[in-house]
Amino acid sequence: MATIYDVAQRAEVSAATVSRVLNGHASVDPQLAERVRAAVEELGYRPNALARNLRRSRTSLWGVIISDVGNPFFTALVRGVEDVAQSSRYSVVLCNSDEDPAKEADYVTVALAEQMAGVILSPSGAAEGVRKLLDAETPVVVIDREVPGVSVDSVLVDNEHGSAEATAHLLAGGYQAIACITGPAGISTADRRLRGYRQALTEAGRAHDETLVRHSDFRERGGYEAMASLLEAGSPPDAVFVANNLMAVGALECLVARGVAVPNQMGIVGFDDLPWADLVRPALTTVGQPTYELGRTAAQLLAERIADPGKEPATVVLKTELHVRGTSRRDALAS
Amino acid sequence: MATIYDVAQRAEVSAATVSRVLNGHASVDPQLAERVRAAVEELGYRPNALARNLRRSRTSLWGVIISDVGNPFFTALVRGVEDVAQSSRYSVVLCNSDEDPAKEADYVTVALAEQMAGVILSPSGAAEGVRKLLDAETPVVVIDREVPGVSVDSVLVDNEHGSAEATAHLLAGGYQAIACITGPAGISTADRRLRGYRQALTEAGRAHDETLVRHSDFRERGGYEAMASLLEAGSPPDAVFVANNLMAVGALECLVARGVAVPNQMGIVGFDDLPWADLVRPALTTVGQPTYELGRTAAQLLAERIADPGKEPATVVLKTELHVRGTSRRDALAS
DNA sequence: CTGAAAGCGCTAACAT
DNA sequence: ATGTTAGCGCTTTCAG
Repeated sequence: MATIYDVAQRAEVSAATVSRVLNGHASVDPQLAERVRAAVEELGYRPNALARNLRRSRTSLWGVIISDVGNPFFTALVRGVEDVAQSSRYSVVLCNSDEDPAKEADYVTVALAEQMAGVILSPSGAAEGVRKLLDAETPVVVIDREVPGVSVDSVLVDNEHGSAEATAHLLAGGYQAIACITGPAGISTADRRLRGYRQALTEAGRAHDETLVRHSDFRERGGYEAMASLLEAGSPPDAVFVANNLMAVGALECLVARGVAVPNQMGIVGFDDLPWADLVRPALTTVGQPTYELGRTAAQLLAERIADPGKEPATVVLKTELHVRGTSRRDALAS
Repeated sequence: MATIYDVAQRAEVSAATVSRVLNGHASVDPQLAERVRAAVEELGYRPNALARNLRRSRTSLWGVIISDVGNPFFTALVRGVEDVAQSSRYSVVLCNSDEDPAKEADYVTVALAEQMAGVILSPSGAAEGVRKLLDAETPVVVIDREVPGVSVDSVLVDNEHGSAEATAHLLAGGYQAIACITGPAGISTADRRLRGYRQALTEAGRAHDETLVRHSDFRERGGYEAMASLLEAGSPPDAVFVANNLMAVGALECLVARGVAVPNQMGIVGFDDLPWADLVRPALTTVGQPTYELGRTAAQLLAERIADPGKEPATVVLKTELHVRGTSRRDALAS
């Protein structure tokens, strides 16, 4: 591998000049610059990023640590991040913490050790990861999930409102006993979506029946099992609000497997859309999130934070939108 | 940020000893080692990976460059890679080339510049990326798609066989005019799947009707449009083999939108499964791929290549499995 | 405008 | 078993 000195030698200039030409940092005699460029070309020289990074003590990499690559919500979001990153000349490296705080911690360590220019993180529970990044003065933006007690740039959606709207929609549809399958307690999206559900019940003057609440793991399997457990309860619900897309899929699968008719015997609304939701029969009613926008916004915040590390942390809350489809509307003829 | 010298000073040893303790490369007096560990702890010392990387001229990162993060096939595959990587103490960074050779080239450049320990790549067309990596002697494994004329570790599935089986299945179901929607010409999966389709027709003694073949882009939208174009053809098909999952979704959506009854008016088989395929109505018949295994195998090959750079490149071909579901079986009553 | 030289933080000979 | 020392390849003062 050719080094900057090989280039310098060939162009008959100093390494410093080569560096200046390559980085455009200072003005160089056009003739010399031309010689340098020619030498670079001839040698197929590619700067060694490791050396450059060490010297500058930063990289041009953004780490995006998401909690589940298998969830289209997160991959859609990554698209938004990528588009902004690319226009700012950063490369995005994606890390999958798989909802596992230990893996998250590992990737935070990697981000720190590699001195990534910034990190976008959807925390899998503990605040520890964010705090470590903040302590190291690494620009960081939290996405999807809040980290209580930590002052950090954040991009969220209005979870309570979305959930309340979903629940109210089920109530308006005449469903009587509405259950909720939410995520792990302590994860802000899980907690807030549960709260929105409760708010809607309260506002409608309904009692909360805590036997109709399940905490699961935001995964398909977990949603299936939670649904099964609801069906086996003493007095099963006639509708369910499910706090994420994957669990909603699981719940639907469970209902199909048990032969429970949707939406007539059981209404269901999920939080966050599914790809090809239109092909699922009956089509799933969802609380839609602006996934791509979430990613874009987070990336913009990160870019701003990098440009001005001293600025006040901002929290952006984007709106959700209820998409009424087939799983929440009883047929006119049904009881 | 504390450096190795701060630790050395605090533990009253040399930097070399600290390094040895941290890397376990040579034996050190347990007492000293203990002092070092204590100092590390007290200072919250974290080795600077950039310096280490520069010194060792390699990182402990694996780059996985996939052609579409939005495709569950690729994200499932990443899972397999991650599990192996983790057990080998590598971190996985994911890069999304988005089927764009230019982005792929960028990420290859990043991988090279960052001197990643190895790269797993699903090439988006040109052989250029692989070749660059190979030239730089970066361990690389190609996944999903072959790169003709290049000797490189590869993990593939038996595309011809899977496609032929799918097509034969449609023929056996009594479909007469079977179309094919495949990917971009020049991408090995697209070409081979088309070839498998043709083989099956030939073996069944059917003529090839080239007006029933469409090349699209492996995306949902593309599948939709290709299907629309087939429907608008002079003599539309009564079945279609679609060469990937996303395009199959698009094709199905088109059929739903146009009110074409599946499977009675039109049979359809896709290549590669969909998540929650069971919820899609009618359930999509697919050629299933062992996605997780593909990832695992690629990762293992990469680990072996890193361990022994001189070994002969291997090509592993995994088997597909036809999953017959609802979209390829006409009801008994239908004509 | 250009070159010489120092040094980012770490590891691996080499010496003791 | 431990310490001393010399760089890895680059950028960036500082002189000229």
